[in-house]
Amino acid sequence: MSAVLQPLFKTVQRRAVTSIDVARLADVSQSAVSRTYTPGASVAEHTRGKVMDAARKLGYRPNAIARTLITRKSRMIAVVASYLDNQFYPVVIEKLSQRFQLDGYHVLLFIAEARTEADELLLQLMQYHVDGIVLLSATLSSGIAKDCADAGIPVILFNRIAQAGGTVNSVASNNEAGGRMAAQALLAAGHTRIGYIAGMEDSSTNRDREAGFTAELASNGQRVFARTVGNYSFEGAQIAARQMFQTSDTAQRPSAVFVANDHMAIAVMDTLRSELGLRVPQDVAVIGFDNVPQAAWGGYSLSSIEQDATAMIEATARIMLEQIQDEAILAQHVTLPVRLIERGSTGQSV
Amino acid sequence: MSAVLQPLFKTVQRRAVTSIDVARLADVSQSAVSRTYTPGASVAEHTRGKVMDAARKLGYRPNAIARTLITRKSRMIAVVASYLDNQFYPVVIEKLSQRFQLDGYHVLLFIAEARTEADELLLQLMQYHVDGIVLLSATLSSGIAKDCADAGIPVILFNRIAQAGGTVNSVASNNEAGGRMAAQALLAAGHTRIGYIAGMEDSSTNRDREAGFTAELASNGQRVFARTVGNYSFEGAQIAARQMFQTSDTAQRPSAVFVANDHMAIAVMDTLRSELGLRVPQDVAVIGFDNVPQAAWGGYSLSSIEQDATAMIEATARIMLEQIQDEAILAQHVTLPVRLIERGSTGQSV
DNA sequence: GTATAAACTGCATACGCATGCATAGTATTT
DNA sequence: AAATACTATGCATGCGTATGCAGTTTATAC
Repeated sequence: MSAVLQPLFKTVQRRAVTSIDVARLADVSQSAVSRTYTPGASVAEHTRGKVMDAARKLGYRPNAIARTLITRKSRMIAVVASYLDNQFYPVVIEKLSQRFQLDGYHVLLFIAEARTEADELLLQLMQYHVDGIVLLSATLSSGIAKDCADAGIPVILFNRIAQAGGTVNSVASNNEAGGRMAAQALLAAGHTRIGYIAGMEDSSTNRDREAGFTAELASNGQRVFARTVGNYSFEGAQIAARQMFQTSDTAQRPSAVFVANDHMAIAVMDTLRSELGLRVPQDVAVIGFDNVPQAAWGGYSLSSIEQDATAMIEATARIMLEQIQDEAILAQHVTLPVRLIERGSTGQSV
Repeated sequence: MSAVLQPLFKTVQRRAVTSIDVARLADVSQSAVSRTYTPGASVAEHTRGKVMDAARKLGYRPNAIARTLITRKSRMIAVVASYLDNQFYPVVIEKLSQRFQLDGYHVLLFIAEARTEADELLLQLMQYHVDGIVLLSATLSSGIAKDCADAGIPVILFNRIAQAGGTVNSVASNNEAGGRMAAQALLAAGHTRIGYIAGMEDSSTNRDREAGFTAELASNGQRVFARTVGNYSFEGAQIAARQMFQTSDTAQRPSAVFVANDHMAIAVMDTLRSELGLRVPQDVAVIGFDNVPQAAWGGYSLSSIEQDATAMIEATARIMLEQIQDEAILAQHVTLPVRLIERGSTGQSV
């Protein structure tokens, strides 16, 4: 008989609709609801219909978290990158994300600037039970790599080669061949004073590009005329360009330079033109690597060695999906061909 | 008495270490382990020590998925973007990711190219119980926006204004003021034939930039001399530039153009120079919007209206964290000031 | 018609952790 | 020394779903 006071307005904390709610409305068991949302499960058409109707009425959506807890598959793939200012990476991330979405996977993106940071991040990743990891530019310590392998999480190094042993996959371009192509292009144009501006010294991309470049010069009786280091950064490349070209003695100045990636090559071109008053390609020919979209821009018309991003992504997706399904597969190492794109910066046109 | 045949090699499917394993080794309850990893929980220093030791020995890491299931907080924030080729977005994503990581949140990145795609993606997001959503360039239907709000998931529109009603937050620059600044800069240089190359017609950024631009021209007794549409794409901008400038009659040609963003402005400059043989700024002055890194490159030296990305991200993070903690907070709309950056493309130097 | 296989369904349980509650222990006050 | 307050701890339960198992219905074969 006692009237209970009710608040006039109460916040309707709309509780999430669960499979049990749907089951109740559809007058079936919770299992039936679950099976309706599990491809290949055994459900009668009639039952499925009732479930779908009820689900639609209630606005039911399966809880991916709860599902992950049981199936141990999150359908999430971690992508770890460090710097996105090199346009090669945004392009890759975009395509990678779309590619994985095709197969129903989502990309969890992480930005890690240092190796220790990457390690810590990886540990956090594993707490989220990602189904796989793609390392875009970051490197990680071998200990962590092993942890991932032990946990059965496939790891793919994108655009770099494993240094952590055989447990980690890799997808990369044939950087060595690319380096050779760059050398050939400059040699064919008759250059005899050819410089190299390096990326990060300890990166496999830099190592391989330089090795191919140097080898090709050598087999044509030449040596690298000058070498500075830009560490794959814009500012680093500006400094490297100054170091290499800031001389009044024309004979001491390279007439051509191979820059380890386009991101740096553009910085080099700017420095040559604006700061040092040198013309490209008349005074200095420049060739880069990656063939980022900006290389084709009119302001640069930069010759470059093209990485086949699409093929790299396709290979990454293939390996990833294979290894997610069958974790017994051995680590794979894919190397994809590159292609010379000649533009004005090596004197073909302007 | 029957000997069971054992496989000689069995794959050691290393089962994940759970809090129960740790509890057993540390000789405490599972609760104690949980509390050790819960900031602010009541655990004796002694107990915590035992737990930490055991955890270290076993390599224990709490399962974020299981935790999410209970706490209903995933510490993940979804970022939905569409095209990353406009360099403004990679920069934002990188900073946003780092900013959220500071507070222990991770970014789940989604690439959605169309609105329907974005809607579908959002629904999937909600299944992952993300704690918040940042819409970078994608737009979403008002129905979905409401669903998110109902589910208590904060949504922030970044660099665009809500069209979905009051439930959605927004952080944007003062695009209208930016449009005015662009007009002022061109007027101050004495131009009388000033064109506008639009972005996407239905975007709030384009609308506001154009409104400010047009208004400022009007209050100086001018009208927009010519107008074409580039839809925020590189190729669209090339076409728009041709439409606007491909005429032999100099008097019919704008002497200056405001392009709705830098990404397009660079395409316009390329087209003007390479294809139409026009000089910038002598024949045509160009000004863009965003101040992306490339605007500063020597090949373009593009004047632009700078968006304060850092401030925008700070505001986004602040709103997000506030709303995650207290979902009763009303939708906020932040507008941040912009700044004119004058470079060679409007004739200041070069 | 019966025998057999196949498809379907519900029950019960587990995934790994957080948390309310009750109890035991310790510190502080009187 | 007793009374009080506070801190630690374990027990038990629940988050929302998937799945093995057993039982039931339906289809197919004979």
